[in-house]
Amino acid sequence: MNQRGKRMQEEVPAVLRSRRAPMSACGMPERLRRDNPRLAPPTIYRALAALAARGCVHRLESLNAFIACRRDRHRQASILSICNHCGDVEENVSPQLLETLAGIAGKSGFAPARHVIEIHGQCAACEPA
Amino acid sequence: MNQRGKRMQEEVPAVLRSRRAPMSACGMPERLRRDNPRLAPPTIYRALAALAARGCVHRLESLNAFIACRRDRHRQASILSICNHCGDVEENVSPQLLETLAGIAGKSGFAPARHVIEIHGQCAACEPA
DNA sequence: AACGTTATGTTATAATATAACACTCATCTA
DNA sequence: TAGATGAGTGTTATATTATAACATAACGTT
Repeated sequence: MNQRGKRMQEEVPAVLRSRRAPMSACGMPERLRRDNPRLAPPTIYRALAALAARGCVHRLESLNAFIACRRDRHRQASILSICNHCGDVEENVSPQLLETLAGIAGKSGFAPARHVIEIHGQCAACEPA
Repeated sequence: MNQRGKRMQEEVPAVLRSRRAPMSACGMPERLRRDNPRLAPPTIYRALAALAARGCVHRLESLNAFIACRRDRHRQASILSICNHCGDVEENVSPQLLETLAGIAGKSGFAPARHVIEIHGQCAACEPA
């Protein structure tokens, strides 16, 4: 990776952290174009892929969007709670739950490699009063 | 719903069942066009939305694709095990796991409404020999 | 049949994602 | 330093997934 790539991989998480709600890859360039007006999708997707591989960002499969990791960066799958109202995402980890899940899938001989666990609902702050 | 809609909602699951692997909504028209050569995406998406609401098909969020329900149709979230190799999907249900999950998310006051649980890996049939 | 309601068809376009190749730049070799 | 090499990045074009908006058709009611 060269200087430009390094900067992109610093700026992408910064942009993600600037909003509580997840952002789509295609929505990000607008905020990154200040420096590089011609920024194109592949640049973003490459930075996101590298960051995701290092656990610095997570992809929300059910939204086609991304967040910066809210915990210490980690490789273990998160449980992502997504508020339908404010868009905020909470991240939890539970090795035990992953084991249970592996047990359920494994009954038929299935060997898990990647877990996607996303919960849509309403966060405490948005709970009706 | 009228006659055309009824037929579409019968044909879509039939097409989905004709292949073991999930299909994208946009890949389906090719096989449905025999009857209606001008079939457009919104028609498919509407049929899929109605079928998904009744639990007859499931959307795989991490693949942007769909399968026909492999169990009796049900409203409870499935645990979907997706084989990276052959594409086949196994469906399991576990009310207990959903409760555990709700407990984890609920610690902060989050109220779950919809669960997405998908596991990518390798199925028994594709296990290296 | 005329009407209103609802569902469907159609066109166009938006949003998400990647393939393919050109270019840059650091590093190595001589 | 000049040139070769290779990894990573930029750029263009395009593929794929999804929906908005409105036209049309079907159906039940009177």
